[in-house]
Amino acid sequence: MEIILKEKVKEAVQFIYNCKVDEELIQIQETRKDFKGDFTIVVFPLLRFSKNTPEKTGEMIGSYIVNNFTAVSGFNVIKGFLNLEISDKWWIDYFALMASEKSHLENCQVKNPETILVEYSSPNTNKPLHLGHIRNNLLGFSLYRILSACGNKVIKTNIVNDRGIHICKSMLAWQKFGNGETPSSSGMKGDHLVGKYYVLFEKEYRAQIGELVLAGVNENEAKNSAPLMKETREMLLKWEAGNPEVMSLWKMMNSWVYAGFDETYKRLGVDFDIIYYESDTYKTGRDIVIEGLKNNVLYKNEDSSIWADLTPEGLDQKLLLRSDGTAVYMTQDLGTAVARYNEYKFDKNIYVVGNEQNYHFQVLRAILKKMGYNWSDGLIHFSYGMVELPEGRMKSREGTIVDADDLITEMQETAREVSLELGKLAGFSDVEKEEIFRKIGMAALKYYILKVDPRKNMTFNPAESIDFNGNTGPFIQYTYTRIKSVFRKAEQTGIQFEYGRLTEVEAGIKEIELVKLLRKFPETVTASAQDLSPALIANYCYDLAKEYNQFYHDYSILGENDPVVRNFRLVLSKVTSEILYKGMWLLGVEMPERM
RNA sequence: GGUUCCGUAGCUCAGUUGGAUAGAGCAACAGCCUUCUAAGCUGUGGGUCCCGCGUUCGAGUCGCGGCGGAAUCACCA
Repeated sequence: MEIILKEKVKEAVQFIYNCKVDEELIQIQETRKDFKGDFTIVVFPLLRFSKNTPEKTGEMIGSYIVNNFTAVSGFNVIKGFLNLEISDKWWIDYFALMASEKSHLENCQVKNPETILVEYSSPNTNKPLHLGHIRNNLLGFSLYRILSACGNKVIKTNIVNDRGIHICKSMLAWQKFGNGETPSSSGMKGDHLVGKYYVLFEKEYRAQIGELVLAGVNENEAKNSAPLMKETREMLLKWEAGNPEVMSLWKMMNSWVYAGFDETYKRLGVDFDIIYYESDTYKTGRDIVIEGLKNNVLYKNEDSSIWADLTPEGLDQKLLLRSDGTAVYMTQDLGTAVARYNEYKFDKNIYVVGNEQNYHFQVLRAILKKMGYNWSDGLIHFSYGMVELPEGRMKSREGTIVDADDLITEMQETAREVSLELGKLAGFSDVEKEEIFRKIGMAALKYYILKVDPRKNMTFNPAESIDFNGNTGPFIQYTYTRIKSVFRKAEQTGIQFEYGRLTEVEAGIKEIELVKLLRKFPETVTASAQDLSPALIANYCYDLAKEYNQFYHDYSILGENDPVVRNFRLVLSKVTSEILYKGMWLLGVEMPERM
């Protein structure tokens, strides 16, 4: 409609003032609720053609359009805003079209689909997942769904940081202080068991440092010379040398962690197409660096370490190979980026990584660009903000880390308590109830995290976030289940409803507001894919659910006697439920049929 | 100090390519369950959109300069 109106405005200006108008100068938007009309044309930019007051110009254009375009039945001008009223006939046809669209995602397809890699999660294998990982996983998975829905080919990848000094710490502590306990003997989830020994290591290590400092050693010295640290470094060397004993311990403990992660991923409802392990890739990238050196893109220091000079790009010097020839983090990422490009020829490679690594990805792109890899423009750091507690950052030292598994369990428990308190779900089996509690709890958690702009840091208040009222996932689920209930009831009482055909329409403002929202769905999904922001969809779903709830209260749906009006309301309900379902699906939130 | 990001109601957050009187939820107060699910709906109160200057018919939105907060600036990953 907007497009047609634009044409009409162009035509009007041409006819009245004999001037050609640039498309961009014609601004059309929906009329605000408080004013009469459906669409509004902002006339200010057109004054240069009319050389007249905004009011006069609006009048002139308005009357031209009313006289030359039957879909517009009337108009009014307030200040510089020309409000056009669209005829009922047009709306009826429009509703019919909307109601006939079975898949509301079809309009979101992009013209040129791309191959996109989304890398997310990227855990370390020495600790269980925490709240920060939850944000990462939910964002990554949702991006995958949104980009796929727009017709792109999306590959979900996860790169597991399974090697290095941190995992040796857990291994060493388990060897020294453990009594051979395993996940099955202790009844502990594997990742939590390994994490326990990591914490134990840090505790003992700190104690050793304290003793050394008391004995007069300075702190840095103490950190290096503490016996536990020495042992850990020895273990890392053994690991790198492929010592069979260390390798088998490493494999065993990592397998525990993976089993634990898998459980958490499953609960979160996320998965991956390909999982990479750093133990396989940490040596890659050397060849690329050496080639870069040959081409004089990089330079060698006196101590034979290799560097990139990024000062022309406004960045710093960056080390790429140590003097002993070993690789660093950046080297690895260079290697995997090139390898993946060769394998997939991706258009985009999206890294879902916290904003603490902004600099790292800036450097990564700059180096690849310097080396002549033009596809480096397709490397996108999807940078999200930290999750903080009301007291500030989560600190493992202070035990304020919010564990992922604990939080999920807590959300589901709360869902159960709230449901039972409200006296819902009578007549369901215990198994069915548990399934519904799970969906509600997860919706509360996922929605809470996804509704905020990913770029921003967010505050997680353990007491308040477990809210099920207002702008929350459960509210949207509730709205959806209510609609389901309406249709169950309709079926029971034998009320028929025709999905596609509408011949008349009830003139009512509320419905129009709801419709305005409904038709924005494809546009919202597209914008969300463009900005890589699931939050747009989340907030949209809330607005829609809220609008529907008002509609639900203001109008009787099944109790309406006029079959045409009743059918109209049923169609709106049906379309709303479908869009809510799809919107939440894009966020990875499951919808219960009842709650 | 350099770079990047953020600053909107007491709290948590929305706010479309710059458009009309800046919106929700939570918290507070007052109403609404014999009628399709009250996890809901209606109403009241609550604002120097961090500050200043500029661009513009028009700025929460764009530009510049401050102030405040976060992240980062390793031969860690």
